[in-house]
Amino acid sequence: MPGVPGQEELVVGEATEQRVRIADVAREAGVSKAAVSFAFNQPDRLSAGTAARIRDVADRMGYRPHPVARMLSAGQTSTIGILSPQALGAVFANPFFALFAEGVASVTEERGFGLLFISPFHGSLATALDRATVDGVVAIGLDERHPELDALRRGGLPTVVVDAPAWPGHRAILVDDEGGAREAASHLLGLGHREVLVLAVQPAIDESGDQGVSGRRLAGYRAAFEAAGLSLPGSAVVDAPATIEGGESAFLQAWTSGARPSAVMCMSDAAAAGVLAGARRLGVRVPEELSIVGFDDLPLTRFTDPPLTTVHQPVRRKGEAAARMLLEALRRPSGDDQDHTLVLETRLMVRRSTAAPSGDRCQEVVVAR
Amino acid sequence: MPGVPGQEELVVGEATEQRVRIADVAREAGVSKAAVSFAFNQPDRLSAGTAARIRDVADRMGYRPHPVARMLSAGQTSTIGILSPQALGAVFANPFFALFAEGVASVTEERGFGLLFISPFHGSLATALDRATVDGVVAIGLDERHPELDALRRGGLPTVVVDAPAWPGHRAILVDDEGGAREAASHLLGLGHREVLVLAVQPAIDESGDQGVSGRRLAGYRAAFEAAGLSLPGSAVVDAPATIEGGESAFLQAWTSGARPSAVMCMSDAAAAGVLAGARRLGVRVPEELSIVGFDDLPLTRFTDPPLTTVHQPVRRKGEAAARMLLEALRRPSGDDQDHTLVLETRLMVRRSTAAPSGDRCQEVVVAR
DNA sequence: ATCGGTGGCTAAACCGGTTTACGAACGGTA
DNA sequence: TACCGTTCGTAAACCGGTTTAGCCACCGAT
Repeated sequence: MPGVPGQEELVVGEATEQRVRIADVAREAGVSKAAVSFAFNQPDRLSAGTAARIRDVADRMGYRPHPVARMLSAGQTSTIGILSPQALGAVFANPFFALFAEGVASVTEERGFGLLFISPFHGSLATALDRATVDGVVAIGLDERHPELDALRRGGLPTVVVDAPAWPGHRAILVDDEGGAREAASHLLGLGHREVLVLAVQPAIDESGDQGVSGRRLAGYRAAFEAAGLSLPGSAVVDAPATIEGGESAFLQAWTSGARPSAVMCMSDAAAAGVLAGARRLGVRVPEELSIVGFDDLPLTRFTDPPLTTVHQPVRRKGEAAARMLLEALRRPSGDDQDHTLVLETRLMVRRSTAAPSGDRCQEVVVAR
Repeated sequence: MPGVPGQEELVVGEATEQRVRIADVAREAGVSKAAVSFAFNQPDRLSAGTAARIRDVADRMGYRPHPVARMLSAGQTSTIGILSPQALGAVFANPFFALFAEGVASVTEERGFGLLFISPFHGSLATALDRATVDGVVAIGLDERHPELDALRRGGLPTVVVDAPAWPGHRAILVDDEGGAREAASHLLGLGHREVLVLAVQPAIDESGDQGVSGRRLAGYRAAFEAAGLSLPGSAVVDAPATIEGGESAFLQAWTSGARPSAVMCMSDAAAAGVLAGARRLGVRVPEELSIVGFDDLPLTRFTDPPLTTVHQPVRRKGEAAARMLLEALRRPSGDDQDHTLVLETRLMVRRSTAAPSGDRCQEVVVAR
């Protein structure tokens, strides 16, 4: 009864239960391997009686087709990967990412695809990809100038890149970072703010034009200032990791260095929450003495005190769209030669962390400039 | 140069680039498939020159061993699964889960294992497991009475269960839910609270003794009350999803139904944050008019206003321990027959969401009882 | 009685690697 | 020169399924 005959006493105390293979079922049922396979996958090719009998035997023996073997002959894994250049620990700690993954997962799950997380293996994304059994990947957080980017492109795996321009022949999803940032800055300018601090997300790439999320958002802030006949000095831009702790410490450091902005524009909600915490610690009242604007509109913004004014981007929907795009690309591998790019909208959500600067401060600032 | 000869013109406009197989490399290099395999995996079995030449050819052709094929012959996938009975959307939305996954991921990543998320397929966990190419699974959130539990056990996949008793022959990780809950309740009782509201996590299983997280925590609350010569009426226990929204609405509903607890004990921090939000909306001051205790001690508790008093459990470490246990079980499949169970500690973190009830209220309550 | 068609099943090829068993060439020793 | 032990490489089996090509028996039609 238990396991494969002839192997039972191989090792005493060892798990006697070997995995039941298709050949075992075939032998037990007195048919060929093909018949067993047909019984499950193409019952029409067998007489009803035989099919039922085979299924019965298989059931009794506890047979389950080996998923890896099935993958190999099927030529596909029915699994997609989420590729991130960061370590997984950092990935899951990031609520933005969790929300994005939520979107991806809801689609893959519905279509019966597995979801595998891919992060650098021994520091190499290319190696990690080589080991990953996926039909395609959604790449997020991948900087345009990532050193292994070429290797990835050459890998030939169907890919949807998120928050970065499409590679030739691949697909991409972007949001209107610049427009959202412009709206945020305009909002503050309209309230009368002139002296602001910008908390950029970690790799604050300014140099090479459009490159990167940070660059696009900064361009948006700048555009609003220029439209108002003002300019945003480079000294007003500070880097901060997109975490609560990162935002708090960057803000505190700027403050202790003597900066006295009337408003802070953050490129992430997490950092904005950190600024909020820092302001509370300093006894600076929000929004009376300090206005704060975030970016992303994560669920947590509605539960900060005060609720955070922020630039909304459809993060979850971005994940869904990425997954759908990828599955679509898998269905018709040829695709057109033109690269498909989807740009989602952003919009400012005015809540209660922003207000007009207090009178004297406003005055002071105007004089200072 | 490009792809497999004889297939180039199969479909015009189709991707001409076929995947390079080991046989292609072998042919190109004028050696056998085995030699190519050796060149990568056991270079010692080849002369240095040959090995180098083969690697060179392979490199030039862009050869990458097919991971699925490798899995099949290796007999292992080097991937582990995180199994959850909930839909993935709900999973990632839960910060508790993200933290747990962070722990699991940090270990698997370090050991070079992939991480696959497994959730019900068409409603069936067993089916999802059958399709999952993993060497073992970490099961979390699995209720002892889950209908498919037997199927999972019978599946024969090495498993570590989290927050549930060990199955015979499997391993388990628990935390001292009851002790933590008892501490929380004692803390409130010591402050003078008598009229409390309990927000249980969704499946509030009370009936069958020890079963489930909810049951164990409730038992802890109860034990503290009994130790004080009091009792916790069933009417004081309400179900709430472990989300901010869930906590808020459950609290508001209880309040509008006339309940006037001086303290709320929540079985999750998310729910506690929701209660906090609800109290703010009602204009009830925390902790002066209402004390709140959470459970889990997620990072967010330090950034609520006021910071949340809560029962700490080492969630991240729980994930790490689960992963390590599983990898250990994979290394020595036989194991002892005794089931290994690891119980981690919990402890109360007193922050600022709890205080003695205001005098009159306290009076009123005492009279009321 | 012969032929053509079809239903039911099987043998063998295949997916793309890894690994085992073995053979040929080579160098050193008796 | 015959013998032996390495070194280097190959053919073939194997992992566990799916799928194609084809065999055989049985049926009705001519």
